[in-house]
Amino acid sequence: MNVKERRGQRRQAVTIKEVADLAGVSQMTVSRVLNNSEVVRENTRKKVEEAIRALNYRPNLLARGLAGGQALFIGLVYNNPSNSYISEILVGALNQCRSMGHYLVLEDCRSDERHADQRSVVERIAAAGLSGVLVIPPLSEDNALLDGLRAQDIPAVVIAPPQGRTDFPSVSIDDEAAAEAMMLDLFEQGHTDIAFIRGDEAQNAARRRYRGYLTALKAKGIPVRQEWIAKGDFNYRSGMSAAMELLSAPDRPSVIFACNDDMAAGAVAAIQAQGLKVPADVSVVGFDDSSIASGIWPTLTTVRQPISQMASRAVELLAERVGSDDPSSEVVNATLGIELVHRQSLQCLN
Amino acid sequence: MNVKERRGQRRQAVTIKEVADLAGVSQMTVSRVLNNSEVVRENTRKKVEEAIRALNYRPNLLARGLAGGQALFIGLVYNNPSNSYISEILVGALNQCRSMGHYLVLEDCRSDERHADQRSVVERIAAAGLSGVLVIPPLSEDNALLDGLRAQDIPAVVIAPPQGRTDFPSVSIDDEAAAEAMMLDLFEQGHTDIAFIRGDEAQNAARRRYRGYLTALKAKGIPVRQEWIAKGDFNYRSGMSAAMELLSAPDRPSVIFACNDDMAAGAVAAIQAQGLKVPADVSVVGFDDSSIASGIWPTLTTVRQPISQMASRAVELLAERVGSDDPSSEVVNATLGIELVHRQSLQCLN
DNA sequence: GTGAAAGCGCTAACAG
DNA sequence: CTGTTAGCGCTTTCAC
Repeated sequence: MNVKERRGQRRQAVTIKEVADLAGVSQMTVSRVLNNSEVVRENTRKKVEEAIRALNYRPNLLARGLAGGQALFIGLVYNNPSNSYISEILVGALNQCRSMGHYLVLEDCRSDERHADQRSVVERIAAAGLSGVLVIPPLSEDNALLDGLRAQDIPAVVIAPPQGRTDFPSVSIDDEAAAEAMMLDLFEQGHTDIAFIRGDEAQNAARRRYRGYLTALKAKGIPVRQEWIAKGDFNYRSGMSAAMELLSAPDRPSVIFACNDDMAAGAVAAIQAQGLKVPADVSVVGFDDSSIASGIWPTLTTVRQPISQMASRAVELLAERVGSDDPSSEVVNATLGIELVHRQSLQCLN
Repeated sequence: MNVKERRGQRRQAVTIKEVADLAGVSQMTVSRVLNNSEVVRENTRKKVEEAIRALNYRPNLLARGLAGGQALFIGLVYNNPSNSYISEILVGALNQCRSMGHYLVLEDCRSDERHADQRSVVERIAAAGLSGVLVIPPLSEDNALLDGLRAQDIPAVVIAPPQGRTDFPSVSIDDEAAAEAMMLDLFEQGHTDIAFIRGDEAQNAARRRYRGYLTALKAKGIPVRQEWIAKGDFNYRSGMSAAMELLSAPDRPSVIFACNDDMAAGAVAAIQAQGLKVPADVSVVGFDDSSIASGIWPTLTTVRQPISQMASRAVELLAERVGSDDPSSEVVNATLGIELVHRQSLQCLN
């Protein structure tokens, strides 16, 4: 008889008691070892660990949560299950919840129910009896929602909060630094004629990425050319028209840096529609590493956010926040690092 | 004091006991009402339900799972967290798990660790002590993996299993019927000159969709034209080259039906690169409604699978399978219906 | 350092 | 139909 037959059906076969018996100690000692309590003697710990391994024991999360009374019910507030973001968020959050013994509860806030908007979202969250919530993009940009959560005193951690909003614990990347990092890489590949497609200016990320572009140019001493800066709204189509516009400038840039991957993909399509090659004639780089980045051809060089790490960290922060007796204790606004992903859409000029 | 302050910290405030006290019955009666036991008198049930509402009581899943001993640890075996599929799978599976009191455990099977292949996946699953697993695409096409699960007697439910594989309970859509449905819609929109881009022939779905295309043509009495059938491998790039090929035929089809959205998107790009308009000159339709379908411009008319419902059903089936004492009981192979999504890439000729 | 006892909130089994 | 009793597997509390 092996594990899979024992677990699941009715009772769990190997419990802390059996481990205790085999190791010749009490359940408590096993529990202490499991929880890395410092007080256990080295010798005892060894015996217990051996027994655990011998029995292939795995603690029962249900029991642990029940007894500890620490289990949190964490709501994940989202409004778009097809978001390229959300699956990685789920993976990160779910794994962290599992290891911390918490519950992840999904709160679907799609706004297709008319007028069931922010207010009712907050009400629903309050009524659901959740310990706290994770607010993820694009909902996290919604100041009204955040105000509602604050008013109701619902513990929340915000992933990618609106500009300057530091009243909630948050996890984000530094969009400006990330855009700069991409620019530095372009410089290194020998590019200096770099055009930029801006994103929806209502979004903080768009503004910061644009700022990073400008900062990098300035640092390198390259003058800003207005005809190489185009507006966009984060959509594929806007990327197409922006690229058309950029290509009609007297000088052609050697790279187009789009504020997100959708627009970058649109730019690629527009360039190809003009009979030009990517990256031979014009390189294109994006931002986000969303699924379209590796879906199109040529595949996009882009900036990747550590999304599941962000979610994982957010769960930690929420647990801290809920656990702390002092609700006014210091608010952590964490910033995680990004990664440049090199694919086919960027040509090295060196 | 409201709910959120009570829940989460240490003990849960409103328990079944308080409900019982308020309703003037025993805990058991409350429990019966909660579990929709038929034996409770209507009158009693009313009282209890009122108390539940008055106290805003919500059962503690941890306790329920522990006491019931029914809680399953369901592994979700995936190999690509960015898959357009997986977030909806997660949403469906997670919600179903929550309502049934099960645990969803993620099993990341990305194969970037060399040689940590099928074998070790099965081993890991066995070692993790899971009650059973959900196998989702594209892993679900992997017969070797499935054989491994079978050999180890690990209960599994397969979403979109390989052709003819009915030894595991499964949930799928009828790809052939779905392709036919799309064809019928094209006919209704006045199209008869329909080209097809085939998918990776190793995959069951690709073959069945192609079959649906042929079946529909035959039923309508339209001859099959080989020059309007192109090969593809499910990738964007293959869609581009397939479309090029199709466009070079002496007669231009009025629609290109691609076996998935990535190829359809590639086809759109190729058509546009030729200086033609979609859908004015050529319409394009896809299959899957993956994120690229609504991401590009024009947005793609396509076939949508009820992915989260499929996951939800899969969890149910797994619970049944694990719960049944007779492992050789009848295996359910469920087929769910699809939906046609009309967007911009298809022109109506009527 | 370690152990014994007492629950966490709920449900299974058996009474009544 | 409803209540009583006894745990589920673990951690907390408080002894030793």
